[in-house]
Amino acid sequence: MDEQKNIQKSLLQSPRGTRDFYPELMVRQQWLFDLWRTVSLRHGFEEYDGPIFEHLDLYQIKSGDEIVSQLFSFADRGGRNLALRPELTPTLARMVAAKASSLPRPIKWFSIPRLCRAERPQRGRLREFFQWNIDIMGSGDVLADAECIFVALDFLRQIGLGPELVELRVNSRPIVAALLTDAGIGADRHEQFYAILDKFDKLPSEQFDAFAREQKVSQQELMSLKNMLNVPNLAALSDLATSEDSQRELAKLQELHRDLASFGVGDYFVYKPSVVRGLAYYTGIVFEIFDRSAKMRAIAGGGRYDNLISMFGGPAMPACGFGMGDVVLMDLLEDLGKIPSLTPHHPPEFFVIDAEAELFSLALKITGQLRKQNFVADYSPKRQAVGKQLKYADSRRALIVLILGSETRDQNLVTVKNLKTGKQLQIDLERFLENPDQVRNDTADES
RNA sequence: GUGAGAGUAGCUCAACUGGUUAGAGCACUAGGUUGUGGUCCUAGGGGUUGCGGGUUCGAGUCCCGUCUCCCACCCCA
Repeated sequence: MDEQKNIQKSLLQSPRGTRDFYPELMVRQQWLFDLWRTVSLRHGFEEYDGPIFEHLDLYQIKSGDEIVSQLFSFADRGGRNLALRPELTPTLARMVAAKASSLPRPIKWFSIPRLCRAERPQRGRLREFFQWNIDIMGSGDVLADAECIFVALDFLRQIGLGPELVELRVNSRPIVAALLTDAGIGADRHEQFYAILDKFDKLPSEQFDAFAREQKVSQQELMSLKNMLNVPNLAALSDLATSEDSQRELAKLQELHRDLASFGVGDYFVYKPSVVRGLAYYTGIVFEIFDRSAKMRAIAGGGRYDNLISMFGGPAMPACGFGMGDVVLMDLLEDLGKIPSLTPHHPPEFFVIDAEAELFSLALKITGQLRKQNFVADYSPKRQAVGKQLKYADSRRALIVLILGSETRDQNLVTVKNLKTGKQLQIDLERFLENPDQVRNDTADES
């Protein structure tokens, strides 16, 4: 008995790391999705989506076996190993690889997938979340990187996150590799050093040194590492990155900066040597978007991944893109008060009240006609006094109230009242239904 | 997976050092009335204090376990 009760009680809460989208939360979510979608479309991206689960193998190609412990996997009745998608990029790579030869290029696609990861939840990270994905495939130009980044920045600008609140941190994998090589660090150790670089901004100075020593970084290597980590901007980087390769890559970063400035979002740009991104598959420019004040995790991250499509069996195809999760973003917007107040239901434009219960069927008839004319129309579900029905209409934030009473029965007149202005008048029912919008103007003035 | 903190009504919180039947505001529901809303008044529903065990004459309060939340680490696609 008790056990059953406990089971029932635990069934009452959503599984760890998931959210219930009650109407109030759902409208916020929808508000965000609408913005993501609108911005994507006006930048020329097309929407796509794939299945919510994929073959488990798909995620091992790119990320290896470790990843399996961090995703939800299961076997179907035929013994096939499947997994809830923890990211969309493998699906995208698969879809593009399959149709690569027939798609006009550049391919500019976006999606807002629901993703699942079997991690322990913490601030800014849940086990089920949404992520806006923007990708351009089939172009190796820096302009493609700039286009992707511009979409993200344009979105941030639109929701009120200007360059004073948020910054774009940019770096280049090839430059980092060149600088490491210059410092006498072999290519076999670069992967390890990316992880060390990534720690630079996250740890206090002494702890960073200690961490580096743990990683068997020599004193001399640590010096070179800090030398490159303290480069403040692209101009200073030019003095350090002297090899032919790194000069060529540096030119790309400079071009990116110029392009973004041309687009009018250059103020977001910051060169940040510690940005390398976790994944091994990035091949060029990499970037992350952070809020300038608080210490939240990245709002968005991405970069160039020129080899990924071919890893999934497609042709060699350069590509770049980014992902922006809903969790960190909404946390930040909440903190900054940037989420507009939203109501789950549309406030009725017209609300029909019956002063006499016999007129209720007429109230339904009028409501029905208004709804069929595409107005948001409603009525009181209970037969109550006019005062109660008005109270209900008001709690629903109705704009115009129609009151049906004896004058309706005797003279076919309805009383129309604007709840915002309090102005009230009587009008012939048929005339009202011919042009319901007219009464909005007629009752608009204070009186 | 590792470590820290927290769990009292749907929400925000009370309940002196262990001591009668665990309270309040907000929210919700109903009423305050024979045709006019926002304010106001009244009433009601809603809790075996996350769960289980222990100590005690007595546990929301102390101890142990467990679950959940939350924060950090690992990782970050």
